[in-house]
Amino acid sequence: MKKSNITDLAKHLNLAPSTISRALAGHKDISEITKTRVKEAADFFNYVPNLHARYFRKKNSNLIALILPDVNNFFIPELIRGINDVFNKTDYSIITFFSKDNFLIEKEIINYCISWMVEGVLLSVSDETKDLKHLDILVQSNIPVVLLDKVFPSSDHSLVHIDDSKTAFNATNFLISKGCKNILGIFGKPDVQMVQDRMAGFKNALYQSNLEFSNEQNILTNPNLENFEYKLTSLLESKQYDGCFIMSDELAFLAYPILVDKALFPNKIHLITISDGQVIGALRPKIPYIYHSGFNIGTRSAEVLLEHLENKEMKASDEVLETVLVR
Amino acid sequence: MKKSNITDLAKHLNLAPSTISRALAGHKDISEITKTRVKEAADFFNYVPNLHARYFRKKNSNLIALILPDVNNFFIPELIRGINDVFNKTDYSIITFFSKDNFLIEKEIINYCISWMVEGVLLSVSDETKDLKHLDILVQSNIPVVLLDKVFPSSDHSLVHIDDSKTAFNATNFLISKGCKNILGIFGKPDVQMVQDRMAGFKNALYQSNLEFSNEQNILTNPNLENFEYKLTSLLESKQYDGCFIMSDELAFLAYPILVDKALFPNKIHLITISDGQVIGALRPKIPYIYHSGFNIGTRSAEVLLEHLENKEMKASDEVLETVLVR
DNA sequence: ATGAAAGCGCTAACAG
DNA sequence: CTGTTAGCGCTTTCAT
Repeated sequence: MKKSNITDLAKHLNLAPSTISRALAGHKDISEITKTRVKEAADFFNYVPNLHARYFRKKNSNLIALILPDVNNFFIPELIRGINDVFNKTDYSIITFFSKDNFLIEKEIINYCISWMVEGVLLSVSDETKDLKHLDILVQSNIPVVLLDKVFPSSDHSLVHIDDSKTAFNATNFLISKGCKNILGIFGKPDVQMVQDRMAGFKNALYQSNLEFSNEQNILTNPNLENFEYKLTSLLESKQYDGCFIMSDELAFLAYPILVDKALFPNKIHLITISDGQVIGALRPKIPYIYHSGFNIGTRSAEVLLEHLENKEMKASDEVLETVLVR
Repeated sequence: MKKSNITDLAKHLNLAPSTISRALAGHKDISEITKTRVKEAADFFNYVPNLHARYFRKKNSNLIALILPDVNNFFIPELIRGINDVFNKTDYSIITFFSKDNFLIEKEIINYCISWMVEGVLLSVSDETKDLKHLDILVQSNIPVVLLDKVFPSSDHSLVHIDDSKTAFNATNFLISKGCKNILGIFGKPDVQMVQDRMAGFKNALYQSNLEFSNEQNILTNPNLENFEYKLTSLLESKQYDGCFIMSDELAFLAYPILVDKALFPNKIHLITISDGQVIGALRPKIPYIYHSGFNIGTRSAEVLLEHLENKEMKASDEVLETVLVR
């Protein structure tokens, strides 16, 4: 079945293509009667606009690019839900890309965004990303970018994130307030900015309470799935920890069963994690956590991007969302 | 900074636009020397193709539509990961839509797909969808559709799913094999096809083992977040269940803390669920589950769609993935 | 091996 | 209120 286009409708109704276009767009100086006729014909002939033609001509795209390192089962789904909640109320569609935490892929995706004429970019940078130079091309093309969650200081791009250092600091102090003296911190890849920030907050809390600290004894970093159990088990057997700060949901879900199986949690060791709270709340016994909402990060970053789209002159903002202890 | 296009490059190099186009596309009857010159110039002038112009002209889009009811923290992220794993190796981009389990929205999205000239559709139907008539327009436009996970029998569209009835049957039999005599089944909305299928499998297993059954005593359906705890608690207090089949991860994560808090699990009641295994594996004590992999459903459906794209004449297939008990 | 020319479907001046 | 016209950037046929 051949698809009908504006020209077809124009011929059927003895009108000019431009009139059809304007009628369908609800342009105000087309008579109501014509609008009705055109819309009925469009319905009858199953007319659907060709968006490539439209956006090609109009030099826009109604597309927002969402660039994420990957999908997980915790924070990212909530983030996606928040972003969609905001953009579903608009005409924008979302085109999603995954960098697989690979900087070169991230860079390619950025170019792809230009090719798609996306109107805005929501970016959570890859673990490998060390600066934001690869975003210059977006700035030059006047495409607003909002960095979310994993961010770098920037005067060119708006940021929506939490205070990672402070959040980790508060989490660690929760353990200290419980009387913990030997606290283990479990972190991700140590060369990632966010990990360094959270680690700094963790160390700072220990330092301020005059607690002993050594990298070997108090920090477990960059555990990959294969040797995580081994490394954590070794550490737990080497020393009697009474507290454990876990940087994220992923790591918490790796550590939790080990700590329970070794009968350490909940009786011998206090836990705390930074979590988006979606699934961790079902664990029994409960793990206290600092609530870091993917949904809120998502909605706020989407809203900030919308503001940039509505006002191209708006300058970059830096929004730091609050986190709160849940126990 | 003005973006350069093929015409600009043509002028700079004293070549025709068509030559530039062919050189960039690696067309074989352009000399190597010209190709090199063109590519260097493209690099130098930061040329990026205008995909709307290209796809408008070529009447395709390199877009795949992924239509999902919603995001959750269990099955859907794995599904997305699987789909992206497959399409990342191709030139296709994925444009994601969420129907919010609303049939009318799903229908609108389908039309939107036509407007975007998407080349294929991956669809997990909404809870409200009762038939597939709204997909006729895709068939007429010769756009292949793969239905995933939540499917309806169809000769027009390929299906990738599990045998819901059989899976629930096997799960229930696992409980029976543990000696359970009073088994509670927890299900989603009873008007949804998949729920009915899983319920049929559940009932059938009870029936074949001559176990007592009543809708009021053995089935909890359509629990929404507000009154789930109340309804489940009432049921658990009305009767001494020794087994509980839970239809999905979402429901398992709602029921689990209640069953643990009431000291029923793991000592007084056996559990089983159908799960994609991603986060449920961290629960202690463990819940046995029938592994229903979102990742596999995702990769298989993406592969099937790719086959349809490569061979437009291919007829619809029905792929039923196996499920396996994990304990 | 390269060029000339047409046209995809749509919208936005401009004209009346 | 409606029509005429041009052209967005690209690819492809046809010609050389």
